This record gives sequence, C-alpha cells and structure tokens, in this order.
Amino acid sequence: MKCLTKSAEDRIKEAAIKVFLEKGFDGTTTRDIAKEAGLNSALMNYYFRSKEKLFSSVFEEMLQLFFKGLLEVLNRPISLKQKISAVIDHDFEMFKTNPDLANFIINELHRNPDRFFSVISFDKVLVHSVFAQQLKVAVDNEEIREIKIEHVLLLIKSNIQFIFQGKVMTCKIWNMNDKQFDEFAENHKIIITDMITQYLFSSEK
Amino acid sequence: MKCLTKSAEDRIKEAAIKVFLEKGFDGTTTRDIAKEAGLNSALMNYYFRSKEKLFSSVFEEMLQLFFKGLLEVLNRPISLKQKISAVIDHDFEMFKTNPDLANFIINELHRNPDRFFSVISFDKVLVHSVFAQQLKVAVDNEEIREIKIEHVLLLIKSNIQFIFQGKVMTCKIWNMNDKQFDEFAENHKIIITDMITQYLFSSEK
DNA sequence: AATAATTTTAATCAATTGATTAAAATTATT
DNA sequence: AATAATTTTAATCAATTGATTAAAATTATT
Repeated sequence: MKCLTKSAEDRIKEAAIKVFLEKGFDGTTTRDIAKEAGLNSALMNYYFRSKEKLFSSVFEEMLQLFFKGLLEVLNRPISLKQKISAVIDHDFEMFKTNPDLANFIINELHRNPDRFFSVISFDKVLVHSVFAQQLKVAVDNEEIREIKIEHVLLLIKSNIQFIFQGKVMTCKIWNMNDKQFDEFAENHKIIITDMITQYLFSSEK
Repeated sequence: MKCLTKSAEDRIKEAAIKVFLEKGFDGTTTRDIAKEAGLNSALMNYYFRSKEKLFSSVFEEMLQLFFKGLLEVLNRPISLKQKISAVIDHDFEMFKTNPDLANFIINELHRNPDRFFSVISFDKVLVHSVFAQQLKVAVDNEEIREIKIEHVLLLIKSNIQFIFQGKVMTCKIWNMNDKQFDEFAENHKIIITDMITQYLFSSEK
C-alpha cells in the first residue's frame, strides 16, 4: 500500500514546487500549496515546520536542477566545439521542460542573495572541469581567441535563458502564439550556436 | 512653497518605484511604501485608490523606460554597425543606472502577462524603424547574413540584460566583489559587441 | 475674516496569513 | 487483541494587510 499512492510528504513537496515556481515565495500562501496537494494545511507544518523551510527545500532542489546537468556536459569526452553545442542543447531542453525555472531562480536569488549557499564551490568545480582544460589548450594553440571561461559560460547562459525568460515579452511584441514561439526559439537556438562557435573559433582582429 | 518640497503624490510615486522594484508587487506592503515616503499610509489610497492602481502606474513608467531609449537609438542617422554598438551601449547604461529594472519587468510580466498592454504597437514601430530598413538593405546587398530583426534584437537584449539580472549568481559563483563585477561587465560588453557584430557581418557558411 | 475645498491624520475594519493545538484517525508494536 | 506511536483533521490564534472612515489640519476662495 505504501507504493500505490505517494506519501503526504512527497505530495506536499511536489505541490510546493509547482506553486512556488509559478507564483514565487511572496506570491504563494501555504493554503495554495495545501490545496494543490489536496491535503490539510496543517500537514505542511507537520512535515516541514514552516513555509520558509519548505521553500528552502524547494529552492535547493531547483538550484541543483539548474546546474546539475551542466557539470556533466562540461566533463563529457567530446571536442570543445561539440561541447559548446551540447551545453546549449542541454540548457535549451532543461528550460523547455521547466519553463518557470529560469525566472524562479533568478528572481528568488535577487530577492534574497544569501539563499545561494553552494554545497559545492562552483568556481573550483568549473575551473577544474574538462571543459576548462580544453579551453586553455585551445587558447594556447591559438585555435580559439583568448577568453576566460567566465565569459564563455555567461554567453551561453544569457542567450539560452533569456529566450525563455523573455517569452511573454517576445510573444506580446511580435504577436506570436505558442506554436510560432516554439519555432522562433528553435531558430534562435541555431543562431546562438552558430554565433558563439564562430566567435570563439576565429582569431582576433 | 509649492516648489520647495515635492508633493505628496510625487513622493508616494517615487517611494513606490523604489520599493516595488526592490521587492516586487507581492513582496511589497502599502505600509512599506508609506514608510519609505515618510507619509501616512492612508494617503496612498487617497491619491492612487489602491495598491494595484499605484503599481500599474509604476509598471507602465518602468516599461516606458525599458523601451524608451531603444526606439530613439534605432532611428538615429548612423550606420548599421555603429547602431548595433549604440544599442548595446544604451541598454548597458540603462541597466547600470537601474539595476533592478531588468528583473522587475521580466518577473512582473511573468506573474501577470496581461500587464503588457502596449500603448504603441511595438511590432509596427520596430518593423518601420530606420534600423529595420538598414537591416533589410544590408541583407539584400549581402553585407550581412540573412536574419530577422526579431532575432537581432533578442540577441542584443539577452546578452546585455542577463549580465545584470545574473549579477548575484555571477558574483557568488566566481567570488567577485562589486568592483570586480563592474570590470567583468565592461569586458563582457566588449565581447558581446564584437561577437554580435562579427556574426552579422560575415557571410553564411 | 469667514467659508469652502482640499489634504492629512489616527483609529479602525474585515479578510488573509503562517502557525499551533488538541482531538481524532490510522498504523505499528507488543 | 491491547497499547503505543504516528499521521491527519478541524478549530482556532495572533499578526499582518489593504482599505475605509470620520475628524483634524491646511489651503484656497469669496
């Protein structure tokens, strides 16, 4: 019987993820979450003590999701050029699956920067990644222009993330429906990949 | 005496801009605004009727600011290449002056898409801009690769906006202080300008 | 100067919110 | 089967919130 239905704790967590991502911490009431989970609202405090603690749990999980796949891709045994494509593809798919994620992370971090307490030290992990090594070698061999990994990753993240974060604005300005937007996003992904690749793999003027 | 101090209405509006941009609609209480303005909280309703109406007034003004300068730059009598630089410079300066603006607009639009009721129809204004014409001519003459204005503007907006929206994350991940971040941002602006310009002004493979 | 109109204030309201409590219901242990 | 431990529920609390009201204070008009 345990496995037939999800535990109350899991249902609360699941509902919390959905509601918090949609409405943010300030816009969410504990009753919203209880209603979404179909449970008595006191249960939320029984399992998670407080709204803040439940939120922290959700935020941490989303932050993991936000970076999880990135590290895996950065350490794959593929060429630098392929890897840049792969990172873009990965982020694109992630945001396509979780459309609210980009806005959620950025906004909640903006409201309360101290929420970003990384379990792992990202800078070290990134600097010691296979990707970082490949980048260094390529720069040394003058295969790509001289550029820091900070800038490369920001270029990729900026271009992908804003497609989805700015969806509402894009659709409003250019009168796109969802289908048209999806097509536009796919095209834009190709443009980004071309642009970044071409920029890196060209000597400086 | 009228001109010595700002009117109560102006002080409320000013305080509202500050607090709403910092905390968002949901995170702001009317008492926060009254306190920031140093006025009795009932005055807010006397002048603006409700929190929602005051917010709308602030949001509209910020949306204007968000797009205002852009149109001016797009219609300047300068070359296409110079114009791309100019748009980037303009947006960069705007977000530097108003660090919370990017997040505010995107987030509030995300929460409530219907807030974007454009007084002017952006698509028409943009499509008929000098910039759009220059782009068309340049594509026809094969000076730049074939690309739609939608993509070009998104490329610029994405790259600039995310520098500032992602500031907290960038600083946390790479352990930057504010001074280091400013330097990083300036460098990144140059990279973006080079990258976009180079991509556009190159023939397709 | 007297009166009318406008602005500002303190007090208060009803609704909402995060959280707690004590009892009821269910499950696990002996 | 009896008892203990855990989970769930309904009722309730105090604090906060957006908004209103009636009176006071200020400014404008006659």
